[in-house]
Amino acid sequence: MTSARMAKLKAKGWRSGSAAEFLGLSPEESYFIELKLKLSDELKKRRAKRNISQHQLAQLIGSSQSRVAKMERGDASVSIDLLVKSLLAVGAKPKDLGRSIAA
Amino acid sequence: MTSARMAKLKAKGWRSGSAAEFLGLSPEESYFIELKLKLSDELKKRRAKRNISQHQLAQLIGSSQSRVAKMERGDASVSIDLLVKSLLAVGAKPKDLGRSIAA
DNA sequence: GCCTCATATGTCGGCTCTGACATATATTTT
DNA sequence: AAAATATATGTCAGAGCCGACATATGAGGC
Repeated sequence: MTSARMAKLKAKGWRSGSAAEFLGLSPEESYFIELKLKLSDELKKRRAKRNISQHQLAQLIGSSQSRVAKMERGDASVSIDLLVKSLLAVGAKPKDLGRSIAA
Repeated sequence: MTSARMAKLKAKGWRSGSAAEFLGLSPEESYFIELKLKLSDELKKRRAKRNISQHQLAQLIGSSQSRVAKMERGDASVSIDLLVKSLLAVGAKPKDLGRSIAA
């Protein structure tokens, strides 16, 4: 997690709940965001591999292009549940997700 | 994932969206449930290690005993987000979660 | 049996996330 | 450089999850 990336996220609506850290994020909050970003990166990779548009991916998983865009950008309004469901829908297996997260 | 366990979950409110499988669950739905159960098992393990009650854990993570019970039983009303936040709150690191999921 | 503590189940008002839509901004193609 | 396509951003009503509470069931000692 680079500081630049954190700043970008913070500016996009991520909020702190604690104090004395770089951007006001507790370690747990940082880990949580880090984890979501790993999943969103994995989703981007898998879509790139398939050479399909966000719109096509959206249809595939029963969502909309705008939500896919938010997923891939790590928007604060996107849940881990949705990321996981989307990844499973594009063929990722639990082990793949585990590896992505542990990496 | 044993069939008995799946049946138990199904009976507790899990709903299918697809067809031709053992309990009407698509592979993706099965993977999703499997994944949640891995996280809930990890949470149970970590609470057991600390020798604290559900009530105490609830206070620790800012929730209630009933929700902790639901988390640990894999209730359908519990999100992965909440499970992950709870695990991080009791000291799990992203790598720990990755390992739990990949296992 | 009763009492105590732990876990499970059901319900509910409030809050968050969701898909959908509109629209803006890149990026590619012609 | 205009048209076409892809991605990003903002908003909203409805769906789903949240903590909290009440209550039930279980496990243990007395």
